[in-house]
Amino acid sequence: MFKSKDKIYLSCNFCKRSVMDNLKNATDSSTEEKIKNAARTVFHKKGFAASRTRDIAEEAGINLALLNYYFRSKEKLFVLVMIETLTEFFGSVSVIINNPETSFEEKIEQFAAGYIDLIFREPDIPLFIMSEIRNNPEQLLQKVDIRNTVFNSVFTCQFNEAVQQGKIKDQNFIHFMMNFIGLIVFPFIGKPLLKVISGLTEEQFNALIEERKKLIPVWIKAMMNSH
Amino acid sequence: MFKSKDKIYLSCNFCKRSVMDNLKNATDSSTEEKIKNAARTVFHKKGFAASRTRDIAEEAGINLALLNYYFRSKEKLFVLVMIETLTEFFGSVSVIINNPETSFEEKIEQFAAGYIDLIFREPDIPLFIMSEIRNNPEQLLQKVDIRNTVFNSVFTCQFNEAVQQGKIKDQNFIHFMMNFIGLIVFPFIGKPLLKVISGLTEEQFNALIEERKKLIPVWIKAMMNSH
DNA sequence: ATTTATTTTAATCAAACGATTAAATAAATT
DNA sequence: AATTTATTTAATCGTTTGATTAAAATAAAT
Repeated sequence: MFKSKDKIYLSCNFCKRSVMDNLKNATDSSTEEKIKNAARTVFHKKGFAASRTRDIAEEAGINLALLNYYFRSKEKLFVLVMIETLTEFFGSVSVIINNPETSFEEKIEQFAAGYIDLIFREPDIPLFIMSEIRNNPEQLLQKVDIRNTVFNSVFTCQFNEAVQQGKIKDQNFIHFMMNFIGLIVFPFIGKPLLKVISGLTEEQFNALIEERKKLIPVWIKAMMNSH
Repeated sequence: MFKSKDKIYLSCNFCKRSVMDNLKNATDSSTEEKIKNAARTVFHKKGFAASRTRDIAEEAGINLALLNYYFRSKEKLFVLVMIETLTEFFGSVSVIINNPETSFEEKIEQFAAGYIDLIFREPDIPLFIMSEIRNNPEQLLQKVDIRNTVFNSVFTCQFNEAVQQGKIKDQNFIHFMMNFIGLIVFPFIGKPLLKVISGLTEEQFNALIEERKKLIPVWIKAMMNSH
C-alpha cells in the first residue's frame, strides 16, 4: 500500500520535489489530475469544512478509496489545492507587475483587466482564499511567497519613483494596494449580496464588472491624486 | 417536551410573532440568549459547516441537548443568527442613510466612519455574511429586505439629486455603491491575507483601517468626479 | 405540602463521514 | 509466461456529529 505514488505525491512537504514538478508530470486525463481537478471544483465552491470526500470522488468519477490512495487524506488534498490556487492566483500577477517594458499606468490597466478576466474564469477563488486562509493564515501562506511577489516588483518600484518625481502624491502604498485589489475583487466576493441588492440578472451583473476593467484605472488614478 | 418554549422560539417561521419580539422578551442572561450569543460567536468565526453544536453548547456553558431543546436544530439556530446579523448589519446603515438632517456628503462621512466602527466591534461579520450567503442567497436574503433599505433611502435620492443638479457627474449608482462598500469592507475580508502581504502587526493594520474613516470619503468624492 | 410546569443533564441513537482493508483487475517488467 | 507493480473497487471500521430520550433537578402554582 502507498508505494511509489506515495513518495511522489504525498511527500511534497518533505522531499525535494516541488509541487510544480508534480504538476508537469501529471497529464490532465490521469486519475490523480482528475481527482485534483474535482477537489479544486468542490473545495472552491463549498470550502473545506462543507466539502465531502465522497462528493469529490463522485465529481472525479472515481471511488472514494482511490482518493485516499492517491492523496492519503482530505486535508493533504486540500493543502495541495490551496497551494496550486495561490500559485496560480498570485503567479499571474507577477508576470504583469514585473514586466519591465510597461509603464506604471499601463500596469494598472493590465492588472485590472487581467485580474478581472482571471476571476471571471474562476469566480469562486477570491472568496475561497479569503475564507479558508482565515483559519490558519501563516501555515497556508508561507507556502507561497506573496509578500515578496508584491513588494519586490517592478510595479512597486515604479510607484515609488512616481511619488519621488511628484507624478503622484505621497501616499501609503498599502492603502493604494488595498483600494486597487478591493475594487477588482470585491464585486466577486459580494456578488450574491450585490445581485440581490441591485436586482440585476447574472448577465447584467457580469456586464457591469466588465465595465470595471476600464473604470477602475480611471478611478484609481483619481484617488491617487486626491490627498 | 417542547412545550411553551417551542411555540415561541421555534415557530418563528410560521407564527405571527416576529423575531424582534423574541429578542425583546429574552434577557441577556437567559439561557436561550446565552446559547444564541455563543452560536453567534462560533458561527461568525467558523461558518456553518465548520461549527459543531457541541462547541456552541460549550461556549454557552450548557449541555448539548439544551441547545436542541431551545432551538430544535443547528440549522434553525443558524437561520436565527443569520437574520439577527443581517438585521443588525443593514439596520445600522438605515439610520445613517435615511437621516433627513444630513447632506449627501455628510452621509458619506458618517457611513464610512460608522461602518468601520461597527465592523471593528465585530470583524468576522463581513466574511461570515459573504461566505454563508453564497450557498443559498435568496433564501437567506429574503428575510431581510436589504434592497428596499438601500434603494428607497434618502441617501439614494440625494445621489440622484446631485447628479441632476450637476454637482457630481452622471454615473451608475451600483458602481458607486460597490466601490464605497468595497473600500470599507474589503480590508476586513482580506485582513489575514493583507497582513501577511504587508507584514504589518495587528495594531498597525488596525491603525491603517482607522485612517480610512477619513480617507475613504476623500477617495470616493475624487472617484465620483473622474468619469 | 402536593401537584404541575419548567429547566437541565447524562446517556445514547442513527446517520454521516473520513479512512482503511483486502481483493480483483490491468499494466509493466523480467 | 511468470512475477512484480500499479490501478480500481466493494465492503467496512471507528469517529464524529446532530438529534433524541428519559429522567433528575428546580421553580412555580395550587
